[in-house]
Amino acid sequence: MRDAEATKNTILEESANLFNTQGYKATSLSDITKATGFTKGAIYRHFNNKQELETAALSRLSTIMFEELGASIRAANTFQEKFEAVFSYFENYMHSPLYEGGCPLMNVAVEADDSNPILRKQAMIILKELRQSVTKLIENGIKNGQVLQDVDSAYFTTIIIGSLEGGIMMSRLEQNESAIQQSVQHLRSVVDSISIEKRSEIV
Amino acid sequence: MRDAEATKNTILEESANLFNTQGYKATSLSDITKATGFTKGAIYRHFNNKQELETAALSRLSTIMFEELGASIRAANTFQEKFEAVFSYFENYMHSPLYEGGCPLMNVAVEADDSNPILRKQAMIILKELRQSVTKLIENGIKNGQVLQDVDSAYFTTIIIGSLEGGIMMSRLEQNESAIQQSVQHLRSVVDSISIEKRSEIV
DNA sequence: AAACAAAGATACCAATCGGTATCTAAGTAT
DNA sequence: ATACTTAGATACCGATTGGTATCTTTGTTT
Repeated sequence: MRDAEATKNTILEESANLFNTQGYKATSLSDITKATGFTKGAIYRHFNNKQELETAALSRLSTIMFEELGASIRAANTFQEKFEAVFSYFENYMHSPLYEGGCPLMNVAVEADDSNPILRKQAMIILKELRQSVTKLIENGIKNGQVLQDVDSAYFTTIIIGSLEGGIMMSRLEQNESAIQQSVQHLRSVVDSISIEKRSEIV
Repeated sequence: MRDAEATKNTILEESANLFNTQGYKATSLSDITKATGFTKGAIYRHFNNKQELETAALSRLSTIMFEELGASIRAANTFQEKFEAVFSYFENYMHSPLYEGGCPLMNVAVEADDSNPILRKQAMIILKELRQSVTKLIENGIKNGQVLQDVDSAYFTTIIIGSLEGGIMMSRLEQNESAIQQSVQHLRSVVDSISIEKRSEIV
């Protein structure tokens, strides 16, 4: 059976994995042919050039990321539970089956910030979207009377994303979950500090 | 005048800059010949292969980093001033003349964590050394009665390094210093929270 | 000044890079 | 069954990769 869509999907999936683990520039087309079992002819039928494949693969990674993250957040009810969902999502990067190689945002940001304007722009959009998600959580918390009125949501968004990304970087390098776990532990207290009903009062 | 040491130094300096901005694998020898004005013959006289140049360049970057960081810390007196020195060091990554491309630790960690065991190991050593520096600051603070006795220094070390690295990543991607500035602002309050004499009481 | 060692330039190597043109095999429409 | 379109394989392209062998130039030693 010949299924063009399935082929394209396989190419996208495997190259996304390779890009996210080895890097975009460092992954060659022959790496992708080995991983997929398809030839260059097949790849270039579905993508005009490597650049296009890179952006499509990154889009795929960020889509997976936001879908999973969004679903976890929606499944939670209170402000604190929703943040708990975010935290456990990032904590699970270490043994996540979604994609290998760690956070796609950090990977592409570090690789592309100085050398690849196209990927850099795409990374900026992903970060912007991530910021919006976190900011919305905080502002909904304010609206619902779960978060202190005068909290600077943009500021706390930076703290939360930055700590998570930094923790992931350290944990992945040290091959040890303690850094991301400690980061999450800290962020729990940060979230607690802007909450009206403190965790300690609830438990 | 022919100065072998100067040549080696130039090669090291330029390749360190290239590795830190473009990535290690993504930087070719011809990139280095263009940047230095020397030929491959000169490079291979001083380094046996690219791998050796990579590790030497990374060593150079980390040496610069720790020397500068150490000097700033030693120049400060109190516990809080020493941390202020660490913070301003990382805050100045954005317009630092020491090296381009952002934090060498994060760059090499993200590139090498999955694909280059040699650089990965070297990155682990750098992170370990950075951890030790920060931990020592906290523990000296405890000894000198400037920090609360029961503070978990390893935990706060992770929080501080993680937040700084995450903040740098975001600031570099967004080409905007606000993320690292907000991270530092947050860490100031973290340091304050474990201090015995609070900043607010001093000022 | 002659001999020598070291520094660096030149010229090459096989392997691999991204990319393309062509061809074959598979599925569809008539 | 025949004609046609599409998916994918094969074979190639010039450029570049890391690496090496050789040659020339420079500075030092005597």
